[in-house]
Amino acid sequence: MPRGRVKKEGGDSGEEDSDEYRKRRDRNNLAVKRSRVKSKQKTQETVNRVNELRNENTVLEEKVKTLTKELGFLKELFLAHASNNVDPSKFEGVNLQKLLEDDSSAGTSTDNNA
Amino acid sequence: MPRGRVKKEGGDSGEEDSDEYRKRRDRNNLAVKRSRVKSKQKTQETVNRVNELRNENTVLEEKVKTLTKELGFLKELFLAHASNNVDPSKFEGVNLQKLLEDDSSAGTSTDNNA
DNA sequence: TTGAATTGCGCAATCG
DNA sequence: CCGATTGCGCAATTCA
Repeated sequence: MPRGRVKKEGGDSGEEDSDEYRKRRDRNNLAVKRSRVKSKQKTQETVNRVNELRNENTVLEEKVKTLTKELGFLKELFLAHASNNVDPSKFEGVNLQKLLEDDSSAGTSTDNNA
Repeated sequence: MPRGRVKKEGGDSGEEDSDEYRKRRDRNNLAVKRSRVKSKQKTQETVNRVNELRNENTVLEEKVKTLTKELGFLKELFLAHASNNVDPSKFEGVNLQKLLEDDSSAGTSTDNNA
């Protein structure tokens, strides 16, 4: 429906000339200002949020990188040293075979079924 | 400077009554519409970006959690099994002692502050 | 100087 | 009825 400039003057339900009218207009103008300030704040906060999240993301990626590196090292070390003995079974419910394969297990859930 | 309703009619530099005037107004109105559409799109994209980043973040955190768990397990296993021999020095430039302490090394680089 | 893009502002319709 | 939102046009200002 039309919201723009549509004077509906001349009929029967015209706004009072300038009694309550001005008062209402002024109040609305204030409301409009409040609303716009609020809107801009929200937009700005969203922009800030993006930056915060990008930083968190960077930190997390570094963390993953470091952990992956350490894990890779320990696995190598482990395999090299224990390639002779050590039970080829499980420990604490963790599948050792799987764990030592590579490091792709860091994705989503670990399928411990079957 | 006042930007609101300030008719500067009646003087000497009044806009032409409706020659180029209307044409210019119409052009500007179109420009205003373009500008506002563009603005809203950008805002929406920013909101979407926040959601994307939040998802990436969640994935990364799960990844860190998984890797930390695996790392902890391997360290325990390693310590338990190799507590008798194994050179206590280094491997490939990695400090074994440090690596086996706990898993706090995944934060921000190794801080050597006092 | 010129024209498009932005921006502050007020109006009116509509929403809650 | 009231305040909050929103589409829209105007004019000033900024950009290019």
